[in-house]
Amino acid sequence: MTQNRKQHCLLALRERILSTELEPGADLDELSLCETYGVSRTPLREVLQRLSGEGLIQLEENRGAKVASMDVRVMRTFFQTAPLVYANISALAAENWTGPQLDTLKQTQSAFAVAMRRGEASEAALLNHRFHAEIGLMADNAYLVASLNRLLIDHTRMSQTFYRPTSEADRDRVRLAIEQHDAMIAAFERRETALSMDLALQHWDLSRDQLERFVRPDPLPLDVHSLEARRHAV
Amino acid sequence: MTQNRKQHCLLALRERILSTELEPGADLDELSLCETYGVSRTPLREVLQRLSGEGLIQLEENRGAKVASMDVRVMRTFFQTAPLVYANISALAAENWTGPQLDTLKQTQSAFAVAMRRGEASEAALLNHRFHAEIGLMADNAYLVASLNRLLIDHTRMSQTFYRPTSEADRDRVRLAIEQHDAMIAAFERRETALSMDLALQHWDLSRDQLERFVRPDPLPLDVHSLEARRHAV
DNA sequence: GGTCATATTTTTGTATACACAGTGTATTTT
DNA sequence: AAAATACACTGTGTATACAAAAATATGACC
Repeated sequence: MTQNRKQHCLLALRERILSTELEPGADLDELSLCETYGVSRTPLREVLQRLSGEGLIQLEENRGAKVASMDVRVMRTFFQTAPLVYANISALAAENWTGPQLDTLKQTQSAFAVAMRRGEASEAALLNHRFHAEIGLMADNAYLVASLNRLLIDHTRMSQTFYRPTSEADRDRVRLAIEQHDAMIAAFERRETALSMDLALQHWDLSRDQLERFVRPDPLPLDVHSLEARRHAV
Repeated sequence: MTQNRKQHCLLALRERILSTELEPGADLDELSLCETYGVSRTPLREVLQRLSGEGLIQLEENRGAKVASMDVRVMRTFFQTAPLVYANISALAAENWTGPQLDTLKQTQSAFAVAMRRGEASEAALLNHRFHAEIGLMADNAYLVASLNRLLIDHTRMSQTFYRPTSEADRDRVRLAIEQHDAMIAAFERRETALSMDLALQHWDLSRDQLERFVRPDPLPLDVHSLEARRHAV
């Protein structure tokens, strides 16, 4: 009973960070977190150490904890590294998955599809995260998974908007993402290593387009007339 | 002053695990570690959480900490993953190093050469570890570095014997390793990305040969006569 | 009004005491 | 004598009290 509070605290903080409810760079106060989760400072601080190890937060001596930042510099390396890791993880997953793991993956995928259909955006984002983390487990390669998990943290945080589609084109992209997940599951099931790799890269391409749109969004549809009107008004 | 004890405890435990003074799978007792490093259990446990996050130890609920194991299964994935990560890290290091980082690397390399020449085996192993960890920092890619660090943990632990050469052929290999480090530094300095990658792969090949020799050593020079003698004696 | 020094408050770091779980042993019961 | 249960022991988990450091507020002085 008593340990579950600590566990819950860990899981809850992870989710809040991944969903950007706790924004990158946000300060974390130990005492208020203690109150929120009903644990004392000792176990809370251990949770923070863990989260720090996972790269979700950054600890500074005598300065407390901050949610891991996401500046422009890391974005560059993110785009540089993601396809390499995702493709290899996917190939390894196709080779090494076990029955229970594949079942779990299918469950996560259907929960993800449901959440998307219901428009539960942050739930969908977390389920997508879990989907890819589970592929990491299937890959059964502790070394690469370390990279994958770091990538997924930032990927999930960046793609929060993705799961809140506003245009019909956005909705199409989401549908495509779900189809790609299904295709990946099918490829894994048949142990098609090369195909799994390809599908991971296609999935990445879709995500990358979306992320770039997030970083550099379409210019606002401000027409020349209203702009002129404002200018004269001054 | 007070924080340094904790810091020292962290660094010392890292080194003891990397040098296999604390063997893979070994149980870690909190109280005795507290005595050894003169800290109370609270900071010690935070150190253990950190080490767990780095993959150096494994924590189990109500069961305490063990040094991360190194079974045959992880060896397979180690050999599978190392060249990919080392090569890419090396290429990125060539592109992204900063002046101070390169200076530090050169210092580490000369300290490593000195330790080798003096036959300080475990010191050499740790300095080799540091050398490659510093290349990781130069690469400036938090995602891949996560993999690199995991790889280096097991690599350093496996290659403990490497730095205690027994034959002249072994000594040659060590000399070659040092030369390869120098060549890598030179390639970084000239920002030669492709060359840096090649050199990393060559370095890996040397290390792989050595590690395979460790895993599957030469059969003992037991001659047929003594074997026959034993057989008849029974 | 601004700046520096100092006092106060807030927050982080550590030690210790206690609660709880897991393990092994001894005693009891059949 | 074998099995089961109770008990003690060892070691982990948590709360709280205290110490130290950082941040903030206060006030004197220029």
